[in-house]
Amino acid sequence: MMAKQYSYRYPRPAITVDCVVFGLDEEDLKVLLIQRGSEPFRGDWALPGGFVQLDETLDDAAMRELAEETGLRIRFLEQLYSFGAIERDPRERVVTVAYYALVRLKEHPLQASTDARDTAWFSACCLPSLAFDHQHILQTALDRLRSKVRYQPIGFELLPQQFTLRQIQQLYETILGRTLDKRNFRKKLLGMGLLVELDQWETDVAHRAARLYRFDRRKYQRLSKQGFNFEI
Amino acid sequence: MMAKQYSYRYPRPAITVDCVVFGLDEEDLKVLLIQRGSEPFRGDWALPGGFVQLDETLDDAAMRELAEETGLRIRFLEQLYSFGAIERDPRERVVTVAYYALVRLKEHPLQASTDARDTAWFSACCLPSLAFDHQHILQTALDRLRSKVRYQPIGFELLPQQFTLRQIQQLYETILGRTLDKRNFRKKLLGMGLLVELDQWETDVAHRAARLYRFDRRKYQRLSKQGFNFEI
DNA sequence: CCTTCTTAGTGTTATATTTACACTAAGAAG
DNA sequence: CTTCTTAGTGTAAATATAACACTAAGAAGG
Repeated sequence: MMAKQYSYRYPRPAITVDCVVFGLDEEDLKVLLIQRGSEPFRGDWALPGGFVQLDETLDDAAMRELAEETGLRIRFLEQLYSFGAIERDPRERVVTVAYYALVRLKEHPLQASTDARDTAWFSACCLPSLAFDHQHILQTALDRLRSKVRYQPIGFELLPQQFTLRQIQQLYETILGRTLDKRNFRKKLLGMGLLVELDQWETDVAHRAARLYRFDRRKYQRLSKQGFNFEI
Repeated sequence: MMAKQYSYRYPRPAITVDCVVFGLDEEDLKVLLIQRGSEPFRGDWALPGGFVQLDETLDDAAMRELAEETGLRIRFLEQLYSFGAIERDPRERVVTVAYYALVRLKEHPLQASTDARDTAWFSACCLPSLAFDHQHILQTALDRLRSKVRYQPIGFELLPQQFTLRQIQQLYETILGRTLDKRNFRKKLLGMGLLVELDQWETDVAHRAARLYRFDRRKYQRLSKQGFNFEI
């Protein structure tokens, strides 16, 4: 069967989406990478991504690629930036619309290699060399995450639904790269009234168990409309 | 002569850039629009923009389109967001990478119709109905401008190089949509040490003339690297 | 049962920042 | 010389931030 060809009067770049998927474990901020199975950059690690179809929006394309390549359930997906350097793909001109996503690492098996390619979580601090301009995209995503986490409550997307105050503080310390004062942090976070105190405590710890909380998304959305600004 | 055709194995969207150009006069925040000369949306007002060529980056494409369609000297150009709704262009699938630009309105003739199409400045508050999804793009740009102006010194790109404290305050009041206290505003702005006090005063005013200042970009960049954060 | 170890949980004080607020001075116009 | 308009200036109260240390709980191990 003859492959259909699509012809245009003027040449046009291809459009892809690429996703920076962040997760968080006890130690580190992690990024999900996929090992390339074909040229160019065969064997190198790269961001999950692929071509945008004609019948899907950019957001849909990003979600589809994430589902296909990682099988992850995404809590948060947001457009990051579009990258259009001329030689960013050695094969042909490709413009990519980059996204970044936040997932709850604990809720997912560490390895989910859905289509024979290797996928793995890497610490954001010690990444392998990446294909294309993916290092640059990843750096942009890290910068965005670090600035956004301070004035939007997106950090909760990285935590289990129920979490301790220590976990959320460690999250901020990890992402912002500095230590925070425990009492001031708790005062500020609890003072916003966005955490619901649960009658549950963490388990399996060799010390006093901490109380669990959950983030009250509804209340945040309500307050947000009234001009409330989240800020850490 | 036969027009060359470009063929691809898979269909691909076209890629355009569109620019929201902001200017500021005494009264209002203004946006530059171009009246469309051809279908679709013939006669409607639209953002300046056009197709991305294979041999130019996205930024270059935005600058080229601005030069071609408006002839403006751009002080500030930044990528805004990429819009990829499937039906946003009735002719075919078009993904657009939107930019926003800031210009010094005073330094430009009010009308600069370089290629027979009408261009005009509209008050951001009372816009005509726009072609495509340009209303949506423009709203996104307004939101971005309003949030960015508070923590980056981009407002100065909209003012003459030498300006009075009243002008910069009015700029913030216009963009943020609320009044600011004169003394507190001056204290804060001068306290940052980023304004150079000139031995010049405004002219042609029917009242006491105000001192002129200029923004010290160099100093800002230096401080910025050392962790200084601009904030109004 | 007792000791040890680790983290949970909690207030106060000093400092810095933000807000609210009103008058005199300068200069142009008539 | 009067009027009109904007320039230019300081203080005090309220609020937010930053610094800082101990007791309590509970598991582990002897």
